Amino acid sequence: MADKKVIDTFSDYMNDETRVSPVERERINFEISLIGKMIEAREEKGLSQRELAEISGVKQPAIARLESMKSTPQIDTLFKVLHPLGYTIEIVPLQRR
Amino acid sequence: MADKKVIDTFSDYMNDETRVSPVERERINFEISLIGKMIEAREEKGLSQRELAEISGVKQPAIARLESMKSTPQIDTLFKVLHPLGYTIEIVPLQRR
DNA sequence: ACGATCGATAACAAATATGTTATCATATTA
DNA sequence: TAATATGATAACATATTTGTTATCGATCGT
Repeated sequence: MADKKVIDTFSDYMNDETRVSPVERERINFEISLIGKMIEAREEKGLSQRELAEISGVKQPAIARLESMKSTPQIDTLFKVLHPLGYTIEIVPLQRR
Repeated sequence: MADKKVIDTFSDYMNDETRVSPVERERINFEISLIGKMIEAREEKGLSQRELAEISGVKQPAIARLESMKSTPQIDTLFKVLHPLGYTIEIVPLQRR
């Protein structure tokens, strides 16, 4: 029988439709983009999670869960956290990617 | 004493920072854009809420609550509903508006 | 060594979204 | 008229996020 592939890259995993549906892929890519921009912007502004919590109204444990992908946030939480970091969210057609 | 303004337009309301914070404004604008695109795309594809529910995996009452702004969705719900309608979500800098 | 701050996380309560099931009034159409 | 499909919504159960409080190990600077 054919060898079972045991280890592959993250890209291979993400592009395997038998394991990651297109919708999941969209969401995961979004979350990766989110986390990257969040952490980068927060640190570039010299803010700790506790300081961002104070400014945004979202508590530090929730921010930590966000940044470590431990939750699927609600959009109001996203707006609260992203706004003081200079970001917002937009709806765009799929083909623009 | 000065007259109290009782009735004003939606624009006036949205631009009054004593009543709507910048963050709330961002979220409300997003929701309005979301609902518009959702309903338009769904009807343009000739889908009922029940059919979209079947395709997306999000149940019809949840879709109805979304379209009538009765909930603050989680982002995975948004992706599930938007993907079959040809949309996705992106994080963009605030100044791009 | 000490104190302060950091992000991560545990445990539990509270809030909210979503699922489930059913029904309603309305519109459409045979 | 009768049958059907629609979106909205009620009521309740379930799932998940977020808040709350506290603590942990790690890191940095004194």
